[in-house]
Amino acid sequence: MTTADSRREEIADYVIAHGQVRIDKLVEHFGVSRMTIHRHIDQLAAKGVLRKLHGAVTAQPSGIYESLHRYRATVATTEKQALAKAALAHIEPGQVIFLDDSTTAGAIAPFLNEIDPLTVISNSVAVANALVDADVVDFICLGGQYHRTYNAYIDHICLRAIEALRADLLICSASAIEGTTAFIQDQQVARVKQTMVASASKSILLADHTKFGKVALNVFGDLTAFDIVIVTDSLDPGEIERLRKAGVNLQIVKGASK
Amino acid sequence: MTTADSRREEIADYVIAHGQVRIDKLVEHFGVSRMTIHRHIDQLAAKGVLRKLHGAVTAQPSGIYESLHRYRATVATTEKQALAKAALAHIEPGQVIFLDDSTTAGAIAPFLNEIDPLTVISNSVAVANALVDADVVDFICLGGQYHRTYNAYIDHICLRAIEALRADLLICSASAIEGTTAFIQDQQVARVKQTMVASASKSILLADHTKFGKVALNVFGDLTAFDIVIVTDSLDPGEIERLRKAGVNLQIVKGASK
DNA sequence: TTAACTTATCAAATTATTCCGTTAATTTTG
DNA sequence: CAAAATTAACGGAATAATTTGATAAGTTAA
Repeated sequence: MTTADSRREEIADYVIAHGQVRIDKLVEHFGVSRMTIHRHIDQLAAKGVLRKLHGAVTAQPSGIYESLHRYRATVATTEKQALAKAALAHIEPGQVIFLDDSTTAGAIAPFLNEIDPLTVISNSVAVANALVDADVVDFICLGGQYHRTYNAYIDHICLRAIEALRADLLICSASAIEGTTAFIQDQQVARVKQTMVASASKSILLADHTKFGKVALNVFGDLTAFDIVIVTDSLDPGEIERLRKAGVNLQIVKGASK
Repeated sequence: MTTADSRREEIADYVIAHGQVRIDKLVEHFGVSRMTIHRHIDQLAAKGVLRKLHGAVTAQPSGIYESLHRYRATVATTEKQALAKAALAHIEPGQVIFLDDSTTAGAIAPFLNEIDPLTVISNSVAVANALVDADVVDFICLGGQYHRTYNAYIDHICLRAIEALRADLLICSASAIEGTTAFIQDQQVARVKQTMVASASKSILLADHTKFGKVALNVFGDLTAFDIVIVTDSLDPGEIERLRKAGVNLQIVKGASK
């Protein structure tokens, strides 16, 4: 991560913490030029993290789930990395696997060249780009209309393609988890994931601790419906206990959650 | 084009001209280290231009069309640029267009943000990557199995998706042209393009001069079947005359062919 | 209209990437 | 096995890309 990236992150944190901040204040606080602050804010606003006013910025009014999450999804990779590595261990050579459009699942893609042979099916552009370089993996792209928000193809074309395919394993994530229910913000995305579950023999859900205790608009499914749910040890022990009691097949991995 | 790129091209030319060349000879001729020559040769071999022996390289035995072409197709962008710009003028705001997996059609993608609104449908990864950045264009990706050779998704999934869609315009290219017949090397690619033609109201074929006078394995279609065939002025005038007489709707653009 | 704020542009500085040659280990050939 | 050839690994040099601040031009709000 470059200095510029981390400064962007700090700006986001600062603004979210304060709700509304004057640009002068940011210039003073970070000790860089006004122009640079403007540029950072523009980029964050384009991602939908902040909202730009005249002379100030506000945190995006959090709707159903905290905008902080939406931002964190684009950074904060260490925990996702740990989850990705753990999921990797469940993939066997020769298998056909689905990867969904989550950044968590996307974190797995760069490691997949280690498994040979392997067929990967995904609607995620990030996964596609990672696998185009890796030259041992067989990759099948699920087509469909491109959605910038998710950086993926989501569509009835996508659904049809999934229905026509069968995989040994699905690795996916969710927007939010409350109790033993996993949620997805977007309805179409939810349907894509559900269809993937139906077309896969086995499914693994990856969830970093920020997902817990939140809800989102659409129900994805019950955690007990997944063969394995992988979380990191930064998840609250009480929560772990509760999930285990509810019959969720939890796997806990060490995740350096700073 | 960097020095390394042009040296690679020179090596390709040199080897193709001599048929077989010792690596010592190349080291001497280009005045760079043996290691660098090896690296260049490896890259050319990976592209399928040359074949590596122990201590020497040979030109790839040219099957149906000269391997030199296959190589040139990966560089020599000026003419394709001219063709791309010309094709751009035929696209109207609000249209839905198909782009095939050719590098020629791919050269159009970066310019498409200028047209708003626009829906682009393609199976080309290069096109997809170009349009993911451009944020005004609506993009639909045709899924399917990824083929490294063409950097595109080619498949029955792809065919189905095309059949389910309709576009106002197709912009495509061919591997080779002889007489008034356009050819494509790969059978599946040929079928994809033919299906695109069938699903588009209007179709434009782009052809740089290197394509003419060659054949490839599969027939794509007759040039008269395209609404417009765009070529550059570097094409032989006799050939132009002949095509016009045959009823091909030729459009000739200025192409800086060095 | 004025003053504050924002955007556009450009060149300098920083940062990342690519390229290349040396050395050492590995593989191939005869 | 021995000689020749190839590959792997590393550090430095050359290139390319990104980031940044100064200045100027354009907008907005009061």
